[in-house]
Amino acid sequence: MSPEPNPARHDRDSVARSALALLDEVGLADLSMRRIAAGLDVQPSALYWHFANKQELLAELADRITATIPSEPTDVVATARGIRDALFTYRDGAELVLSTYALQLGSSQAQTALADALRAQGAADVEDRSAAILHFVLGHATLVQQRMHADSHGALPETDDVDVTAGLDRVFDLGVTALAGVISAPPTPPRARA
Amino acid sequence: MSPEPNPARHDRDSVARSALALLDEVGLADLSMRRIAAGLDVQPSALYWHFANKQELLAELADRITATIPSEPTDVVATARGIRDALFTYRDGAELVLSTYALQLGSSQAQTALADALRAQGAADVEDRSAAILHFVLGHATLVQQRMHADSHGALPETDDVDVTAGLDRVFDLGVTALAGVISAPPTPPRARA
DNA sequence: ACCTGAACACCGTTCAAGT
DNA sequence: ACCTGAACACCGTTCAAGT
Repeated sequence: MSPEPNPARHDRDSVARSALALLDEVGLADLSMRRIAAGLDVQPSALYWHFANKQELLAELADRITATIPSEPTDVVATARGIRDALFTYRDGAELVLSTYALQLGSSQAQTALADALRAQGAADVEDRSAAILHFVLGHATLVQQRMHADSHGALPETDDVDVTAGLDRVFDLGVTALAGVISAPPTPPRARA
Repeated sequence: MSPEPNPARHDRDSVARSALALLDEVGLADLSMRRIAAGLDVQPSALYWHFANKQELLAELADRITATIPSEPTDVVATARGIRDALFTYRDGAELVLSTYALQLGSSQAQTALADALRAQGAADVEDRSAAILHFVLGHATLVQQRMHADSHGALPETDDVDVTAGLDRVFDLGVTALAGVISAPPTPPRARA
């Protein structure tokens, strides 16, 4: 009956995995070090053995989210969709990556994949164009994901729109194709989450 | 010598103005209700007479920032620059507007101004196009503003780039002109702040 | 109409000490 | 190598009570 001392020992990986799962449950605003620690049956101070501070933990989560971006060579639109869908994999994923990414923008894997696809189709201004597409995808995905979450909590003004998501998909495809300077491929519905 | 009871009385406007000035000083992350109250020589609980909660106060600040967007009819590029410069007027302005704006995206003044400019130049898909431009501007401005702030605190990896800001200006112009479907006007340097 | 005072349930982070 | 316990300096918010 006595509360046995917890023998669970963790490493950087198990902490990050648990934090990522918690992010998906509670969202970025409620992802506190104390909640993460509670999920691991550990005192909050234990986390500081594995990560120097919260910002470093969040950066690790952002890295794990962007690491799932496919890197096989395809066209620009498919690459952009892959980035967007990776951001959609976890709740508030876009916002997390956006707010963590400023420090390493040029060297990101996402931009490299976009640049490759642009070069393959013979586009001009590959560096600037890939940056612009990435900025658009991050802004768009952040707004869409916020709206999805607000929607699911009934906390937004009435809309007479038939299907908001379909409209946002059109905006995404139009944006990427315009920025890529190429004629659009047929759209594919994303697997999005609030 | 006795700490006299403060006769200062405030209203919604004075609270918002003081909070906006504080935002510019300390940034969004350090903009707490308690700090805002201290700036007004008032107890934190006093703020809840004027605003129901922090989110409502932040929404008011976002409204004030976007209210300075010029609405005189011009071309799309000039309109987009006007939006970006309004976001740059206060520290973390882009991030604040981005994180506050999801609830009212279609009805925003910014998108209306972009749609007007697009119609004036005879563009197709005006609704989708104006949304895409707005998403791009918000994503781009948020990333640029974060990078500016990180730069000024020396907290980012070494870069051999000659001038990062010039590159980002090129990205902005390329993005807006591509999304507008129009040939670029000569670029104008922005008045940006960290 | 607008504010104080006190309280409640939280935060991130540090650091000595334990095993 | 990894964790506890205790502390420090903070948060947003509520609510009775004051003027």
